[in-house]
Amino acid sequence: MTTPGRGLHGRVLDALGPAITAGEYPPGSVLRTDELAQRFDVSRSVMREAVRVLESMHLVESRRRVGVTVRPRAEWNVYDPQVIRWRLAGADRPHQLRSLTVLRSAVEPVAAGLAATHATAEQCAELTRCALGMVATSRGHRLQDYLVHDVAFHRMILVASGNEMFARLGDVVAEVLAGRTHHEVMFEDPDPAAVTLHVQLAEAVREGDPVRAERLTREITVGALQELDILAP
Amino acid sequence: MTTPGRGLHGRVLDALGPAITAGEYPPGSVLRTDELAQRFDVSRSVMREAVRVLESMHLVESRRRVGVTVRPRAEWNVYDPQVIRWRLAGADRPHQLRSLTVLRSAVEPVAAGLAATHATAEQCAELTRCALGMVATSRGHRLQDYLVHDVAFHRMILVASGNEMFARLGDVVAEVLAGRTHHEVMFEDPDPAAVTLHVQLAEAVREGDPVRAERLTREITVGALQELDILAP
DNA sequence: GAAGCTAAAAAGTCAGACTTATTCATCACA
DNA sequence: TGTGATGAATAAGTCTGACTTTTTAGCTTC
Repeated sequence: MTTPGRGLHGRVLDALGPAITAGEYPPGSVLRTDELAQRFDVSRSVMREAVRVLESMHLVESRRRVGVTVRPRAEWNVYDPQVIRWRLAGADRPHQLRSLTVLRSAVEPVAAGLAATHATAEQCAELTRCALGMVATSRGHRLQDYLVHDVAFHRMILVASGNEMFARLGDVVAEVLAGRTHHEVMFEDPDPAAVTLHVQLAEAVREGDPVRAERLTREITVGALQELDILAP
Repeated sequence: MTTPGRGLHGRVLDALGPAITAGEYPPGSVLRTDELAQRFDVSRSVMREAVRVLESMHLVESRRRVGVTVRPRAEWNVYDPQVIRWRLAGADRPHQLRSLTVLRSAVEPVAAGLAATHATAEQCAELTRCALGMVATSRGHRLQDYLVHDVAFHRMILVASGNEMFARLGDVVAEVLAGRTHHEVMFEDPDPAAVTLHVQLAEAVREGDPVRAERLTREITVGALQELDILAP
C-alpha cells in the first residue's frame, strides 16, 4: 500500500478518485475547480494539482469556460495502480476482480514460460522458497501467512520473465490475491491441488521447461477463474 | 495521438517526460522545482502541476527539504500511454517495442478467444470489413492504408473480448503497429501469409470458434515476434 | 435564419508571502 | 569516542489575490 495522504492534494485525491471511479459523478458530469476547492477546504492551487493528476489518469478533462468534465469509463487509465486500488475499494469490485483475473490468465502463463528460460539461479531458489512457504502455511487457517508467500511467488514469476511490462503487473496480481483472501472467496484453507501446482511450477522453472511451466500456470489461472465463477456465476 | 500542449504545464511535460524516460536524468537524480521553473520560464505553480503529474506516473518522487527525485525505472507506470509514447520516441525504442510485442503475444490470443464467444454481430461485421481492407491494401506499397485497417482490426479484437483491461491495450497495440510501419521493419508489402491469417481469424470469430481464433492469433503474434528477431537478433 | 459581435464564466497564469517538514551540522554530555 | 539533543538552513507545501485567455451563449443585425 502506498502512503495515504502525501500532502493536501493527496487527501483530495483520496476523496475524489474513489468517488469518480465509483460512478458517483457519471461521465459527462461537470465539476468546477473553485467549488471543489471550497468543498474540500483547500486553496485553488492545491485543487488544481489534484485535478491535474486526475487528468493524467484520463479520469477527467479540464477545459476552459466549461470546467472539469468526467470522462467515460472506456477512456480511463485502468492500468494505473492508483485507479485499480480505487476501483477495487468501490462498488464494482467484483467486476474489476474478474477483469484482472482474466488478464492474469493471459499474462502469467506466458510469463512463466519465459521465466523457465530466463530465471537466474537466485530467482529459482526464491521461487522454491515461496512454494515451500505456501506448503507450510496451507493448513491450519493461516491464510494471512499463505497470502504473503503466494504473492511473492507470482511476483517472482513475473519478474523472472525478464519482461518489464509483465514485471509491473506484480502489484496488480498482489491486489487481486489480497482482495480474494480478505473479502471474497477463501474462508477455509487453500485448495491442496493449487498448492501442488505451485510447487510443480517452481520445479518446471528450475529445470528450464517452458512448456510445462506455461501449462501448469494455465491450470493455476483456470482455477482462479473458477473460484470467481463459483462466487458470481 | 493526444493534444500536444494543453496548457503551459503540458509543454513542460513534453520536455521533461521524454528527458526522464530517456534516462537523461538517471534514477536518484534530484531536481528542484524552483530551478526547473526558471529553466522552463514558467511560474512555480505551473511547474508544481507538472511535477504532480510526473509523480502520479511514478517517474519522480517529491520530498520536502530534498527535492524532486527521479525514481528507478522498475517503479515507473509503464502502462501509462503517455509514458509509452515518451519511451517509444526515445532511445530505448527497440527495447520498448520488444516488451510491448511480447505483451501482445500474451494478451491478444486470449482476447481473440473471448471475442469468438462474446463478439456482437456488428463487431464481427466490422472485423471482416477490416480484414478485407487489409487484403485490398496489401499490395502496391500502400503501407499507410494497410496500417489503418490493421490497427482497426486488432483494436476490434481487443474490444470484442468484452474485457476492459484488454480493450484499453488498443492504444498500445496501435502504437506498436504504427512504430513498426514507420521506422523499423516493413519496407515492402506485408507478408501475404499474415494477411491470410487475419482473414481466417475474422472467420473464426464470426463462426464462434474460440480455439481456432486463439490458435490463429498465436500464429500472428509469433510472426510479429519473429519480425523483431530478424531486425535485432 | 445566418453571420457576427459582445459579455460572462471558468480555467489558466503569475508573483509574493508565509508555513512546515526534514536534513545536516554543531555542540554538550555521558 | 560515541551519542543524543539543539538549532539553523533549505526546499517543498500552502494560501491569497490579481490578472489573462479562451470559449461559450446570448443578442443584435442584416
